[in-house]
Amino acid sequence: MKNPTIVDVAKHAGVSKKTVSRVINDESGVKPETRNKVLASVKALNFTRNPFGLSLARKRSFLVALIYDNPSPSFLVGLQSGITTACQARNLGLYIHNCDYQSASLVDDIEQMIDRTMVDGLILTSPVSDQQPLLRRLRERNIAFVAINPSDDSQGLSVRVDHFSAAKAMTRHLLDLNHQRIAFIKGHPDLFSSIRRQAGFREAMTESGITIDEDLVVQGVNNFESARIATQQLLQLPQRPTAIFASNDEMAVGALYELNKTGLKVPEDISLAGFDDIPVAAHVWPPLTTIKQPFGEIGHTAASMLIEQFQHKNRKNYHSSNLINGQLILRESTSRNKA
Amino acid sequence: MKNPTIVDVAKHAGVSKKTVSRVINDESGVKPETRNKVLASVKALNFTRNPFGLSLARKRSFLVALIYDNPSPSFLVGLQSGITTACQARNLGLYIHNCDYQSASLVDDIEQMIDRTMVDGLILTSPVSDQQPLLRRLRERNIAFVAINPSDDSQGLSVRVDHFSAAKAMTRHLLDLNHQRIAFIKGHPDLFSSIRRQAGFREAMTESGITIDEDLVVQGVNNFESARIATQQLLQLPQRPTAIFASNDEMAVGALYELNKTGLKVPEDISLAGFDDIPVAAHVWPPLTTIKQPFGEIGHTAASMLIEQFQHKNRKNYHSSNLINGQLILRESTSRNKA
DNA sequence: CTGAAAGCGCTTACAG
DNA sequence: CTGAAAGCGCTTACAG
Repeated sequence: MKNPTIVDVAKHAGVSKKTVSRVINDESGVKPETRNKVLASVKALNFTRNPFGLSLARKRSFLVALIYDNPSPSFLVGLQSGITTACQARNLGLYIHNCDYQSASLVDDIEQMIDRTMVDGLILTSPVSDQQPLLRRLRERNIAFVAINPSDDSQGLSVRVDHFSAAKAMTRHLLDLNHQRIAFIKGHPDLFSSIRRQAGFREAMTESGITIDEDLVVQGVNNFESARIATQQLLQLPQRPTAIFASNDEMAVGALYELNKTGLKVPEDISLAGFDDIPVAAHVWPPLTTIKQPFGEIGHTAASMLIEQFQHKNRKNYHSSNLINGQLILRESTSRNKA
Repeated sequence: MKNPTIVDVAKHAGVSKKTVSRVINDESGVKPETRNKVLASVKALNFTRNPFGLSLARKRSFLVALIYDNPSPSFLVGLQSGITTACQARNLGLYIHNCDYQSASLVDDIEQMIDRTMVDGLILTSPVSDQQPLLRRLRERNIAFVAINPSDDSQGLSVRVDHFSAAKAMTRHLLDLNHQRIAFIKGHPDLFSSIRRQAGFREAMTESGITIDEDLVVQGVNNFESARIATQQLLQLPQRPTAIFASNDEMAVGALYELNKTGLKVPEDISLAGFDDIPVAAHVWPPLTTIKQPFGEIGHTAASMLIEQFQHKNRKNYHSSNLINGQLILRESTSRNKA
């Protein structure tokens, strides 16, 4: 009843276990005849290679770890889906680890996880991907990793969305609709994406010759509640904005909620735009104009880069940065300003 | 530069490796003096136990696998969070596997995953937890698993939400608001939760002496789009319902969208209720009356039961079923029927 | 309370 | 093209 091992297969096929090893690893230089004999025995005994023996000998876990801290559900699920697709194609597994990026023991926490699993590589999401002490330590220990949306992509592997250009395109869209008093709800200050989106907004405004009214630029922290507060703040202004651009969809939904509550109509009274294209964006009323971030693609690209690196063992200062474009999605929450 | 092994620690401490093994495994019967010597060497060499050696000798991976097929993001993230909390407390890791529950090769797919990782146990989400050929095979191979929301909880480990009572409570809430023509949008027919929620709805209606108008019971498949279609269907009826109870929040949001589009006001023209309490439920306008499913608790309970079982090796026909209550959350999408 | 030997199931390095 | 030996880093079973 015990699982058959490579030795059982060897006996059954009348060869040495080294030959069995060669066959199951698809190494060249085995006589076709011998190979077939082994393959037949593998099938007959229903043999599957024990992963622990493999890992011990090869010093590899065949596992990729995804590290995150409290991301939005849609982002996480999209990411995981892209990653598992990339992993399953190469017979690698996905290990999940959530952490607290602000914790003083972040480095220890991650190192412990690594020591306990010996994962082949890490995928770090923002803002974990910005914790320099952690990145330093990983480089010291020569542990492969890819950073998603890091502030600094000058070293190692990274995948980023072009938040800047996308935010600029969205702002232009609002400008084209004759909006001038455009409010911007900023995202969480620790996120690279927040900084770049704001920069894109500012550049589009400036390029079109508008001096930004700083009262219209308010702080949020990427969640619903913060956007409600930010929106209340905007609505108390002596002169209301004609459009609001929120740094992510969850905040746009928060703004929409507050506008609804106040009795203002979107887009008739005020236009509203978000960023991310999470499912909700298309499900609220009116559906939101936003920027689509291809979460699945981000995950797939990150995983592929990472795997490419540790499979080929060329780790020495390998550097590669991948930029992915967001896409403007026009829905019904933005319209021409008639003022 | 190589990682120190148990042998290095043994040399450093002047003991045998077996003694080191005893100490790091917290076995009793080591002289305190010896123990301290070993502990000092562990610290001095910065030793961490290699997981592959451990796994090979113990024939355990110290990994729990979560198996799912396309769940709602909020559900998955909540579940993962509860599971990782339970796992991290016992130094276990979480492995992620998504699958296609309708695939003909589901059993092979899962078995391959098991053979490749030798996970200690599986957490199966609905409707994977209802695939009898898979469950049979897992029992045959004596692989520990816990089923979340299975239709049949007569064997093995399971965690279920009391969908029936919760749906009944929601229906009563609508009845108490003087609604009689209550529509029900059914969930995906393959899900146990859908069946039980519908049954709860029916029982509450019947108990209050109402004969259900079957035109008001329409099919959905748990997603936004299906609920839009179902709602259109309801609105074309000669006599409109005064309230709609959707089997989950995503469908309630779909209904809300369609009502908005038609120009009907919630709850003034029609009341609306959902089920799940995903974040969106509180973020749409008006915020939805719904049933809160404690996703984190479900994950935590499932993981704890599973771990309890395989840690104690008392696998023989162990049976335990855990029922978790949903909670009625009253928000602004339901109000008294004035007709 | 401690240790020497054998074993877990693979691969690596070498020999022929 | 194939195999015997040693090794990966632990634990189990046994002896003292």
